[in-house]
Amino acid sequence: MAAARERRPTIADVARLAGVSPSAVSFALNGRPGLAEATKSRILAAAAELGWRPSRPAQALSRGRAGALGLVLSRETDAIGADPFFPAFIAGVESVLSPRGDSLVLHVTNPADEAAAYHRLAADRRVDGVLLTDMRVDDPRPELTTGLGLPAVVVGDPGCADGLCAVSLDDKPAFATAVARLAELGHRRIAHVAGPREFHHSRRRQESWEQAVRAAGLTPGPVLPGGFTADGGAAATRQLMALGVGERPTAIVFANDLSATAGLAVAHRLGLSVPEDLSVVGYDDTPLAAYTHPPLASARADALGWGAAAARALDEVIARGRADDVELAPARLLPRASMGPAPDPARAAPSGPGSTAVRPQRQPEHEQAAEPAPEPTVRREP
Amino acid sequence: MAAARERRPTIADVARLAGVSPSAVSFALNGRPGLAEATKSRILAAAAELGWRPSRPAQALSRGRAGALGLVLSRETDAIGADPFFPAFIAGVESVLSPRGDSLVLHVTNPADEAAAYHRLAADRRVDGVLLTDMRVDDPRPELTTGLGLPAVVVGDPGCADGLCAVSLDDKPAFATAVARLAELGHRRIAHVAGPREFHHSRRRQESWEQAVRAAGLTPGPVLPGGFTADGGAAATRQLMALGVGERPTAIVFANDLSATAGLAVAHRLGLSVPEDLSVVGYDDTPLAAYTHPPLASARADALGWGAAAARALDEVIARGRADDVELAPARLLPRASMGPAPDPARAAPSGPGSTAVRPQRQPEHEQAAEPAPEPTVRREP
DNA sequence: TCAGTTGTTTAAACCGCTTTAACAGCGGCG
DNA sequence: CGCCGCTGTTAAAGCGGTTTAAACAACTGA
Repeated sequence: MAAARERRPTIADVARLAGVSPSAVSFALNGRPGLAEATKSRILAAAAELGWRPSRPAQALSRGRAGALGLVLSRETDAIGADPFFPAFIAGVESVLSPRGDSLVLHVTNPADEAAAYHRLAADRRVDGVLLTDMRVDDPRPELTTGLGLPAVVVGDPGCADGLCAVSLDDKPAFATAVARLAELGHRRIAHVAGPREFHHSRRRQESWEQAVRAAGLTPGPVLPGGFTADGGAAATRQLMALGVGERPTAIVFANDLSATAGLAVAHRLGLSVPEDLSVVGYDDTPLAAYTHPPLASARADALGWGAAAARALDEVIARGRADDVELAPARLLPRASMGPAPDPARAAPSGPGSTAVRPQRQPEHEQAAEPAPEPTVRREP
Repeated sequence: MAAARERRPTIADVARLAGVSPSAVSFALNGRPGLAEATKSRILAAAAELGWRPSRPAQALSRGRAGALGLVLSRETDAIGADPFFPAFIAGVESVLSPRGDSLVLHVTNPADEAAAYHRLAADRRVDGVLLTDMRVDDPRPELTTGLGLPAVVVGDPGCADGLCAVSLDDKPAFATAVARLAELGHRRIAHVAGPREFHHSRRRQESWEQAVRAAGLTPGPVLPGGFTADGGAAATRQLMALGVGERPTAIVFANDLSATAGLAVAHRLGLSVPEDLSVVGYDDTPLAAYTHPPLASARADALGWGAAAARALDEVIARGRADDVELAPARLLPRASMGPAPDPARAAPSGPGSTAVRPQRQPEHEQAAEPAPEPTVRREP
């Protein structure tokens, strides 16, 4: 079975077949001018005949560029799985890399080894630059990569880019819309179940929620940590629902779908109906969001476009040393049936559990985004 | 700020600093014998002082090995996100690669470009071998990679390896356990919502289910396609629940959690209680499974270990030309509350929704999960 | 006829490492 | 003393491309 591992053709083989020198082959391949058209096509034909493609390691060595971008994921292993962001993001990166024949080098580490991973990537010359995702508050990586001379782009807002090029996507409008809508529906006590404190985007989402609540003339309800996890979301929900009737929120805005879905389940288990007794909003628009019970209102960000934009920006940083910040169209709220009118305070029984009646859903599904999407804009750096 | 992109140290710089020749540095680095202990440590000290690490492209070129493994994902973009398998699998691969300083090259393609991606990977010499996942029935890739002389390992059972080394993890026991348990609980009509027909593991899961049902002395209930998606799972569940009372299953074994969770939501929307009216089993143990309402019985496979085992096997194939098949510990069922005793046939409602028997399934529009629910017909007695 | 172009092609150096083969230095052996 | 076999070290030849500078034809115009 083991196919005789024949020697793969090299540039010399192609040159010989075409009756030219190796340099000519290189010129033809790279579209350099100064080669007769006839010669060029003869060379390309020879290359095709042999099925030759230049060896990437050899190219990388002589060009001094690896032809690859790096992505280091340092989440805890089990936290990666639940998030639909990365697969789509990576696909977006690929859509830029693939046509050029470049590739993506992925490293999964635990947080403790993160810095070492970047050091290695830089010293190795295995990649030409890296994408920094999951930015944390006071994230050391912008300084680290700058110090290492490793080109990098921040996938997140400029506030955490520390001078690096930032490719961002605003989640504020989605939270603003969600909260505004809830306020319209009569909710007066809107809680937030936040993501991990260390993530920049967790904080941003919390701020967005808070701002929106204040903008609606309300007092921000309680904020509980949900850690972006199902466990956290469930625990937070239980805590919130255990509050006295005067403090218990009638709506919860979760930092992501995973915690929101778990919250939904907890609500059911407590005998609460959503959205009759409690409105719930998530973030991420996981594939399941439209299929929870009831369908979970959530916000969708264009992860694919984000990946592509980040890859392009990194390209530019690598080539020109710097690139302008990019701001993508903001995430858009998908208002699904988990948002509904606030329960009538008069009817609100002080006891949550008890009314186990199954109420049919009447809420029609709106799939349109609540807001028209602005065009992506390129912001000049000051 | 753009750090002055100084020239990175090369092996020559280290050699100069240590007062030896470049070859000596290479020897020291690679632990070659025949170098005086004192010299060796002097060299390593010099290397550390300069922060030098060998250039991977240069190493790859001279060693003739890229020092990287490849993984090509050719799922449809949106189908990748929901699956917790890949992130964990990749982390497992990394756990083997990382200590050696090797890395994983990831390519995301659409199915149409899949073959081209492997061709490129092989001709490029960018990777030393590839991991084949998501095996399809009559998958062309084993033959393709063999023909290309590209070392490969199949992540899936030997039946689809076509002579290649297979690293498999049996899902049969999990299905067998689930079905046996359901039978014990009194279920007599157990349906299956299958994954895409083209995937080898979809078929295997279906076979496992069927075998188990027969082993319990029952007649396999209806099988519907669920496509591993929420849409598909929801549609299939609606169809099953619309069956006449004589045919309607009391338990559904889904091919994965995504479709199962959607099925759960549909059941609720139809006014059915789980597990009182219907038992549901998934597969994958997504992070949410324990937090659906009710918690979803599911099966957990060790994706991390699978990735590590696959990477090790591929290493061996690369080094020795072949490796023995590996069989990992089978997936285990996590019996959660979504499995319960079969409903008492005496109390079951006499007919399905409306009086129409099986309604041709309206193609579920992508987001239209919350289609107006038919009047609940099977209602739990108070 | 010859220097000066212009347009094509190639020799040769180089990228940074590995590896083979050769080379010093040295104590022991005959 | 000269030769041998060691040990420790290095020169030099790749690996497979890219790139610079020079060589070479074929044409100019003077």
